[in-house]
Amino acid sequence: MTTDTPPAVSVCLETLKKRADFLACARARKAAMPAFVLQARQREADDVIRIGYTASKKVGNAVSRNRAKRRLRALARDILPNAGVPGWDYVLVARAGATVSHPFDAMKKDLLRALAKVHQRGSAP
RNA sequence: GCGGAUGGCCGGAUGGCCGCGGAGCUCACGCUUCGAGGAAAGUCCGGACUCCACAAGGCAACGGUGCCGGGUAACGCCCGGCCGGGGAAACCCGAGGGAAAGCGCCACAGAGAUCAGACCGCUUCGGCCUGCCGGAGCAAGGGUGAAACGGUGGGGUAAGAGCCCACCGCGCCGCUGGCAACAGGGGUGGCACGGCAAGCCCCACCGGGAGCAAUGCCAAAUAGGAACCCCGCAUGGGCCGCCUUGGCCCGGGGUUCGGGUCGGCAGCCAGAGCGGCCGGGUAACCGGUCGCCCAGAGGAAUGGCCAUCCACGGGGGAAACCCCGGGACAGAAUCCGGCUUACAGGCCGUCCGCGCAU
Repeated sequence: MTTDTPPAVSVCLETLKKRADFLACARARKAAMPAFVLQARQREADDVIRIGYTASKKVGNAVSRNRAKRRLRALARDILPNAGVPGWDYVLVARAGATVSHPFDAMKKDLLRALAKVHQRGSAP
């Protein structure tokens, strides 16, 4: 079909689906912010950024959990294509209360800081 | 207008920018369109649909249902009625078959709790100076209790008692109305049959099991299986009694096949569908006709930000208005019919009582 030229998309976001991927991220680097926790792991040297979302029962009922995941998804869509590093897996973990109610602009800034923190530590193994 | 009863409905609105999932169109960029609920919830009933089991059916066991009639695919649901209870009324509440088939239980209190019974009493006779003691009769009154072998009134009597009578209640037998549950009324019996079946049980009716992670199809890598072909050149073992030749099995290589895991597709959304109108029915509901397409994901879309308005709360102001806060319960997962539970605020109707006016 359209195999003639690869599209000009530099990075594409993919969703984490396997439990093992989530566990691997949880064992790697973390950066805690008021409204979420960022977990990150270097996977391979390709140009794919993968992202997963976690909202446990501590966050609240199904409505709260869904809303938390949606806000995290919107956040990732805004920030990660530019600020994320290809070849890495990220997991955003929702926190009870704050993920749903924290101002969105503040969460954006927090995510940028969290990414910087994770990659700074990662650059000096 | 006030107070009460009851039946429905809504569940923030509109727009902009950036996104997400499905479908359609397109070579493609992309465009169009649709995209949570009344409970999507609890998973408590009833089905559809799959697979498994099974002649039909009967019996037993287990579970469920339980006034009558109707509705429905079906129901433990809904509608209408009956009976009992509550309320001044509108209306509300009720697991509401059978206790003369049988077993069991009825605590405490009380003399006595189902073979009724005699504590205080009442009447009378005898002893006897009254008190008191003993005998006989009685069960009306008191007391206990959730319940005391009918209730009220009268007659009767030594005192009493369905002992007798009237009415009520109860049992039995006709009659009338009703499809029926049942109601009304008549005759008769002569008080005899207490409650619990939500303790067991009896009777009638219903029920095979598991569930969409059901089930069906396609189908990698790796390992293992089967069939066929080739090799037996190098090395080894077994068999055709032994040796040569040859053959077979183990062995090595290849092809094909079937099972099967990851994965993919189907099941998976046009249906016991929704809305309008007409007709039948008190109603639940049914029939006809016209119109509509109304989520289908699969680690799971329905989101982020902004503006204006609408409820609501707080503050300021004489007011118009301004500022700040702020949106009930809750998120589809095979699909329907119900039930139950949660729910800020608001809207519309019907009925009852009181007040005012006529």
